[in-house]
Amino acid sequence: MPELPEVETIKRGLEQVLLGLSLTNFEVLAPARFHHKYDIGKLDKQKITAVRRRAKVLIIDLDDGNSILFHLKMTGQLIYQDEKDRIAGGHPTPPLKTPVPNKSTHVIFSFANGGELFFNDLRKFGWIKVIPTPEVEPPRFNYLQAIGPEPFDEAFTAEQFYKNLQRRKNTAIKTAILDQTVIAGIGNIYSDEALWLAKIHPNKKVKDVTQNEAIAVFCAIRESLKIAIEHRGSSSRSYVDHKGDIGKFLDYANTYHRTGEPCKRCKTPIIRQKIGGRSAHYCPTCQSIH
DNA sequence: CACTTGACCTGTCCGC
DNA sequence: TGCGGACAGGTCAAGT
Repeated sequence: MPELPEVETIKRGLEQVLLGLSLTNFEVLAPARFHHKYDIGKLDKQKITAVRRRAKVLIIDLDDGNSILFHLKMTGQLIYQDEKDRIAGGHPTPPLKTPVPNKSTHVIFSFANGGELFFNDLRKFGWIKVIPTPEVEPPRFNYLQAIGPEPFDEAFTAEQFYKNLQRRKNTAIKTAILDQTVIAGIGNIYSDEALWLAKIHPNKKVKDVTQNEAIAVFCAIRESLKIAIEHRGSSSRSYVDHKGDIGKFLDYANTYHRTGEPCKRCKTPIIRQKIGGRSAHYCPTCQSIH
């Protein structure tokens, strides 16, 4: 699912509705995706002190020093339903476009104000963990430990990005920027979009990418992610925000899922090719491999 | 270590 | 309408 812009959109939405709320209960319908080393009884009255994002992981901090981590993988959703949305005859007012709970609902969190947060995941790749907040930061939590820099971190420079790329010198540039240890948060949609913007062929080997080209890719990544966040992410299939609403970025995408359509720069039809096991969409004319 | 491939799941879509 | 196969936003583990 969700790449950085989608998780960021959910993060901003949940921050608005969850901050300061007290948890009262949670109901686990699918235990396999839920991991915690935490006394469930203590969840009562824990207040939410922060909603954060790191890479594609959404983090909710509680005031007892624990954090709830969510990875949505391909089809995960986090939908918040306010109590007032449920008053009228069992029907949400206004109705949520994604009714909850539904058959892919795995966990339901309840809050003191009557609101509920639903974790849905059709393909069951996603997970939830409850861990002590200090363990969220490296080196204690081994998922985030290895994750590379945030694209919008001001301390993360194009030069550092080029340096990080060198660990993957025999790999296609598309595969390299999908590597979360090189840069955090890029997925299949925005790797295609960024490489189109930078005019680099997705199958170009990293060792053939010059430093100037890498700088162009770095800037294009930031630009693609920024525009995608402005459009509240991409809804190719199951992605929705915290209100169950879709994102609109794909209306403005240049290559992703546009096989056969004319390139917006040079009119050559966009082609699709498997690269590193993923579908790459690109313009064979203006994205250079040389 | 770096790189590739298949596995994990369940649904939708497309061609016959 | 039914059936089979390809495909789907992401990691992971196991193989070379």
